[in-house]
Amino acid sequence: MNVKERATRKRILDIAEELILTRGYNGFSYQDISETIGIRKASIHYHYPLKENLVDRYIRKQIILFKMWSKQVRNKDNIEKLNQFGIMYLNLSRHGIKICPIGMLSAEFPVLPEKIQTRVINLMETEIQWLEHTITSGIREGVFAKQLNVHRTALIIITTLSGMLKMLRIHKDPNEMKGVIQELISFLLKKNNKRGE
Amino acid sequence: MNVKERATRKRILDIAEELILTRGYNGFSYQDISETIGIRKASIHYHYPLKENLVDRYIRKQIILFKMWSKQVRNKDNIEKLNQFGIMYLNLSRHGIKICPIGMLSAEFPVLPEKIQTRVINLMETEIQWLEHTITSGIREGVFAKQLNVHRTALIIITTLSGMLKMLRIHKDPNEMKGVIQELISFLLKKNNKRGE
DNA sequence: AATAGACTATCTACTAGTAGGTAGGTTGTC
DNA sequence: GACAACCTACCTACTAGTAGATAGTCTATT
Repeated sequence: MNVKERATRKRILDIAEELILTRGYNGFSYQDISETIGIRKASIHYHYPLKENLVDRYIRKQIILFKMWSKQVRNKDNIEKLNQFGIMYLNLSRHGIKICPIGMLSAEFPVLPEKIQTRVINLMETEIQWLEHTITSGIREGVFAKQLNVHRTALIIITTLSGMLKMLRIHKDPNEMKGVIQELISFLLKKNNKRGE
Repeated sequence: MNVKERATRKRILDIAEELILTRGYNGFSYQDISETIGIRKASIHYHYPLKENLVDRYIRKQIILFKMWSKQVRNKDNIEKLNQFGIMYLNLSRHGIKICPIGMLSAEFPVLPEKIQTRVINLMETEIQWLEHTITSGIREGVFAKQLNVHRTALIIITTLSGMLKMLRIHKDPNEMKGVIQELISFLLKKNNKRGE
């Protein structure tokens, strides 16, 4: 039945997410999913014939979710937007074992199927463009320092956040992460804005 | 023979490094090494009985190399030290396919053997301590802003650099990386030091 | 309303290939 | 002849993916 079908498909996708973000593309198998969900491996293949299909679907879902999220925060000011962006990342590791899709999949990049590589680039570019847009807008408003290189700053933000998630898995200190987000934002601020010397 | 033995052992270790930094611990096999070096898989096991042994040896070597490197730069000023630290990272990706051991192995962390996990933590802590020491020293000298949180700043530096290497593999723009290093350093500087507003 | 045909979701049982690892034999050098 | 460095040949465990069967459900035609 349709409802049941969707439920199973969704369940598989949820489990896949968990596994991708903890163990990576090549670190989980359909067998792992099978054992978690309690149906046979062949039945997972029925829903997602290839592993590629499953992971591709997951990444596409993430892109859509990010676009929805960016609509939700569109009326907030630029500082708060970046703050929310950081919190979104932080929330990923609530249970201390997941990192972000970009951090995981870009580490594995050369061993990913081509199709998945392309999707990973899609996801990255979506987030980077949003960051660039937010930073540019903040500079125009006079909240962020005008001498910032927009692209580099976006890269610094995204790499620091995804790197921090990995550190969290090892060191476990969510407060440290929050501090880093603040540190990052203060880095963007006009020097006389809040914590200028 | 001793000389030949060491040559082969070193060759294996070099190939392992290449493979670890491009494909990750679970992304390469003894078969890959065998095909590159041109001796049989069983002979690789003769030199490094377990994959764990091989990778453990590699990480320990990295720790030693880092300590040697830090001695080499010990007489430079703190800004230059950080600059060299960045360049050391940048050099890793000269051919655009390698990332840093910390970046790779911390992504895979939960699927690594326990022994290797411990070593990864060793390596990370070695580099973080060096960074903390350098930052603290720079603050004491009055070169770096005194309101910096030393630990967080060290984390930001190391995660940004390792994250940037991954981005480089995808976007390929080493100049961007150099720019980011400069950006990071300027973030540390006292606000009136060089590029104050 | 009965029924035939198709569809969904699952199963068991399999393939071909690769992984890490080992036992035991061969070869070349001191 | 001892031993280091290599080999062949194997093992077990796991991988992604496929083939074919089946129980239950939905749908269209009579």
